[in-house]
Amino acid sequence: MAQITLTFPDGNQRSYASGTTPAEVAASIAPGLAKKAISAAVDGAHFDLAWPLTQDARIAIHTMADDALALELIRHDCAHIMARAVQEIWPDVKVTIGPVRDYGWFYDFDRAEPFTPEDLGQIEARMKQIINARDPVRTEVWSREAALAHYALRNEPYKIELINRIPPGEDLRMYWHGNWQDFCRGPHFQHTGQVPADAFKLTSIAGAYWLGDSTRPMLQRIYGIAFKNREDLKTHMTMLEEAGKRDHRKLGREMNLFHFQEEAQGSVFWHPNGFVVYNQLEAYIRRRLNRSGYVEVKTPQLMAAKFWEASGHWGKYRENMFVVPDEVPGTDENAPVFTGRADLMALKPMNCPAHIQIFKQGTKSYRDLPLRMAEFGCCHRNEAHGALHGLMRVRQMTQDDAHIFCREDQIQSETEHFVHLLYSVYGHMGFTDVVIKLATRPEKFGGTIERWNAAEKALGDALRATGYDFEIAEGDGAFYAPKLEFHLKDAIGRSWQLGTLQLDYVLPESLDATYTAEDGSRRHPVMLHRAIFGSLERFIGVLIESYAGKLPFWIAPRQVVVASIVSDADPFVREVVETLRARGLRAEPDTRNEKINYKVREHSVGKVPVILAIGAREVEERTVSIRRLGETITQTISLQAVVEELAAEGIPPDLRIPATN
RNA sequence: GCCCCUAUAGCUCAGUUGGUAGAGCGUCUGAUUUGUAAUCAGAGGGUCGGGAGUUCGAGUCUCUCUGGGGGCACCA
Repeated sequence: MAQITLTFPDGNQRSYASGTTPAEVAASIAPGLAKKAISAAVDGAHFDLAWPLTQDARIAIHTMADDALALELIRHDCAHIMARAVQEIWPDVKVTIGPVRDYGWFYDFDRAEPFTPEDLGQIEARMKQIINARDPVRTEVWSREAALAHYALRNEPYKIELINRIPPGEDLRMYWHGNWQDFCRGPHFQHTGQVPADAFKLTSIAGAYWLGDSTRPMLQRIYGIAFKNREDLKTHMTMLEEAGKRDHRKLGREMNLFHFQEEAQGSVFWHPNGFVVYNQLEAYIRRRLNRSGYVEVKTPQLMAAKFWEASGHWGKYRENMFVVPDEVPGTDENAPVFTGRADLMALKPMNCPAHIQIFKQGTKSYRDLPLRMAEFGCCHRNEAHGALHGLMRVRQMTQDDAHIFCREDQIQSETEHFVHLLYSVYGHMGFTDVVIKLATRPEKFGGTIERWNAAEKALGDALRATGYDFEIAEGDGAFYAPKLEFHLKDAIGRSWQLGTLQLDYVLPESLDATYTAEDGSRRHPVMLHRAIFGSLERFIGVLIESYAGKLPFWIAPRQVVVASIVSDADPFVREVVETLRARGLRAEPDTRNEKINYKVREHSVGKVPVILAIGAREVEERTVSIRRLGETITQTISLQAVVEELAAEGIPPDLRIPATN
């Protein structure tokens, strides 16, 4: 029998017969360890305790104390146990796939009848029975033929399709949880009882296309969450509940920031409070761009459809564009007023082709590059109904858009320049948890593969030079360019793309933008499409959720409320408000005939950062009592001092000394 | 667009086996002049999202349209 040598984390080496399993290795070390073992790390890979070891390796035995791995096993076994429970209750249901995800797992089923919320309770109960039965988990490697025959017999078409998608030569691993069997990569626990019976919960039912393909059948997906113990589950549920309170749609209503209504689905009605936030952010980013060498332009909202044909957008995005018939009046007064169609117009879905038109006015020299052209571009996109989501996904949005026309040798420096600016902006907004993705060539693309490869490499190199980590999002690029995506998470952990930078060789060519190079030749510039906020709408949505509505002082719609305690104080209240307003602060009086407790509560709930209370004593001394949001202490200071203090605080971060940029 | 859920007063929600609607907060009026997270009293406010059907009778059951939510697909 061949021998293999295993190296343990402490450096010790031991020799075993080839084919020994990690479970047997654990037993050989200590009976206690064998009992506690859940899986193994073999040369860094997560390994099932039952998989035979056939070559020399570094090995570590995992126990429940290894949180990340334990959770992965718990959640993955939950997926199998749930699928078993579903098939035990409804034998006709077809199984598909069930991966681990976020705080739990999901499993997609094909069943004629929809699952109901009541069904979830029944499935949970059955899962608990399966867990309490402590059924052994068994695994075997099967041949493709055997697996296909097995699933043909069991009438599981999705499993057959999955197996046919596995490249030849790869092992097909079968798992049994009790008598229930699934085809799966593993690893898994040794028996179902290792899953904590009181730390999981089925959370929702949703539709999901088979293989993520909208032309394939819609399956029913059941989501679940699972933890190591009941407390962790409870903590997570509480966290979700708290996160729900930070939903920007809820806060938008409570803080009177904006609303939506049926007649303008997906377009925002900004209320006075919300528009303060909007304007503060627009003014801020405009200052940043001005100081970073951008020029600002404004381009038409409505342009002829043929304009969009030339750019390639009509062909690809016609369905998502708002098209306006531009018809000529008829001559017959009794007939419909419009008879002849002159042309179709479309609301602009993006700004880049318009910016190219400005670039093309007059001639451009290499000396003009880089040309950084910015626009607060109001764009319309007729997004699918199901895509709309509060401020995060709208049909009318304003992008903090800009296009940088540059030479190829300027790509890296322009990219770095942009990334630094973006991080400076996000820093001012208090965003630190940014995820960068490099989105590469999609299946349908414009231009040549060589260009795409060069563009992807250029973006990657520039990004590496900035020192920020990034992930690759395979095939997620725009049809004309690879892009960098800058993502942030909302209150409940959904990721939203805010900033972007797209390296485009295609559009300047197809719309024939040129400049005169040093050697006198005419060349196409490279175009960098970029945005920092992405859209004002989405950015404000993320901002609201990130601060749970308690916006930074310089952005807050109402910065200061000056509240009277007795009506004798009203004239001084008005004077204080006037003084604050004269210094550019957004201050409002509250001289209603109410108790100060009432006013403090109301403005605290309303998330006003500063409340100044004024009673007889303050009038006498020309002072104010200041109370800040989230604090219970108050402090009495002179009017002059409070004005200076708040005026300093109200200065946007980019205008403070020392200045940024 | 697809699947599931959902829609009652400005907001948050109750409305039991079908018998034509309630509460709290907010609003308005009056009283109260109040010291840091809700003063008291009274009033007003809803063709129960739209339409159709079943029924003697529909907020309640069925269908359909529209909006909203959770996902999926999409996201230039």
